[in-house]
Amino acid sequence: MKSVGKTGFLTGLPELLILRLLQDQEMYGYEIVQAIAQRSGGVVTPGEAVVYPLLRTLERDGDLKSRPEPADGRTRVYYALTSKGVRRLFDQTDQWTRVAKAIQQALR
Amino acid sequence: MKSVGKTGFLTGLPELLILRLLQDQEMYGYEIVQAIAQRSGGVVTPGEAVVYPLLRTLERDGDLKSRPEPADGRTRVYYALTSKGVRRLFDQTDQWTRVAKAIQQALR
DNA sequence: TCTCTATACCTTGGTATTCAAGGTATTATA
DNA sequence: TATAATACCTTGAATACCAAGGTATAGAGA
Repeated sequence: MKSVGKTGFLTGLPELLILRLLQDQEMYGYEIVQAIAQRSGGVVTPGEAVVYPLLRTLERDGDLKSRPEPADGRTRVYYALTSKGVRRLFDQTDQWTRVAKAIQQALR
Repeated sequence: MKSVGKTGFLTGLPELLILRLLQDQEMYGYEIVQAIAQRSGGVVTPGEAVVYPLLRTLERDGDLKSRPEPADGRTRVYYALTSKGVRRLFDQTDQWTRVAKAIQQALR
């Protein structure tokens, strides 16, 4: 009874979108939350309860690195892709493309 | 604290694929399991632990109706789409299309 | 002044979805 | 005789996700 526990075939979309956003520029969490909703046309809208923990997980895995920066008395935590993160982005993107093609095919 | 509990943006892919298969012809569970893997090019391969319960859920919801048929001493349970199920198929397909477009867009 | 909104971080509790790994029973194949 | 294929099924666990909260600062409006 090993049980690796994957939840879905294309879960991890929030992750993919985060990685993609960070490819263009470093961003802080709150900004990312807004940006995803906007960039996905409101179709995919992971909230803060999804994004904040995900960012920390990605950093723990070495895909992101963070840098706190004070702004207006608040503190922003900026995240940037590492080279590992870039690879992960490419992998995830490929994965997505494969799945999307397969489904497209299957639905015809 | 309502908590409706959706797991993903594109979970429910097995469901969509099942509905799509049944649009063409009625099928029994075991057959569906094989067919999905084949039809999706091996990318999406929900096992029996996913498909069997799903079929019963869909039937309970009125999207499918079932018909047992003895074959070779075994018993096959054939499933067919109801008109409600057809509508569900269309809805899910639209949903998928919207998500796929949005992600495509976001990844560019 | 007081309140409300926006920003920016965070957590808790709960649920649906999916998977690995089993189990039963029959028939066909080696 | 054993193994594989067919055909149904379940259990237990992991995970991803969401709703709904909470803290604290700054600015705008009443």
